[in-house]
Amino acid sequence: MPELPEVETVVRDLRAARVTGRLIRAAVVHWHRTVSGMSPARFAALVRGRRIAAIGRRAKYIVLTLDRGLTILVHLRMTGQLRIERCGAPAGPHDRLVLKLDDGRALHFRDTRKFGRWQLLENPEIVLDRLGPEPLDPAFTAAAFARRLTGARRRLKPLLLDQSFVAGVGNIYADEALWLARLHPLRRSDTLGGAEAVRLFRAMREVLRRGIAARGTSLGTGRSNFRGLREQHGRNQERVRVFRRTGAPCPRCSTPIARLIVGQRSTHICPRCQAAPRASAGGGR
DNA sequence: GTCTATGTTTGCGG
DNA sequence: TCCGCAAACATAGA
Repeated sequence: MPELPEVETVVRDLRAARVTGRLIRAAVVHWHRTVSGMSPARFAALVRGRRIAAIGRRAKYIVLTLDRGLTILVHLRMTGQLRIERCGAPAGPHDRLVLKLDDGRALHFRDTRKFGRWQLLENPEIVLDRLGPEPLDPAFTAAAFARRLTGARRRLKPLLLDQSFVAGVGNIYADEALWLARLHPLRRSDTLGGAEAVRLFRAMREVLRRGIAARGTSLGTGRSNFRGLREQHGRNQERVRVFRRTGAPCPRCSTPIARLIVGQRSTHICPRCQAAPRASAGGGR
């Protein structure tokens, strides 16, 4: 579930909780595959005694910069959550990894589906440099985005979800951005005119900013849905315009929202506002 | 109880 | 280059 706005919310929560500057007393790994790239024992040994010098975000990664040249990249994938507990609090049934801090608190990583990953790296750039531009980076311009769009020949929806094309957009915000820009998810990226590309750029940024302002999207009631550091759910689900609103009226024209599958992902559109590309469903092949 | 869908990413084959 | 599919897993909802 967590996309850019949700990860950003967690990062801000961690900073507000003053996790920055804390010393890691110990790491306890309850599910070995949560640590990728090295054994849990090696991870724990390398992390112990290091200070968390900075907390940041790149795409959907939480970046914990440690002292003495190591960085932890945390990826929440579908169901990962971070929570602050008292040190000594028992690990819950889905807690996969715990960092014990030097101030009596512990950072618990809860991940029901076990897809989340923690990597400890000397050179995080090796991972992070493969990602596309940050959509909210002030230096990222509509012109640069338009060039990337026309430089690819792919359908818009899978392209927005491609982390090497643009970093941090997932299924919810891709559908919301395409609706706001009035573009069909099957449109091929190289068929966009200049005005359409600018519309998509602005729409993508707008829905991401709104998502952050609402502290993320928490759909459904399950425990594995997105929550902030202290279990707070986000508010963006109240502001979502098409995602999982099949049959509800389009906020712009009242036509019922339709659901289709694009690139194996469920996709929601207004069939009237988002005109289908002509010719085949492949988008002009 | 059974069946289907799921907000992510990666790697494979065509 | 691009697309479809499967896999990594567990749970919610019908």
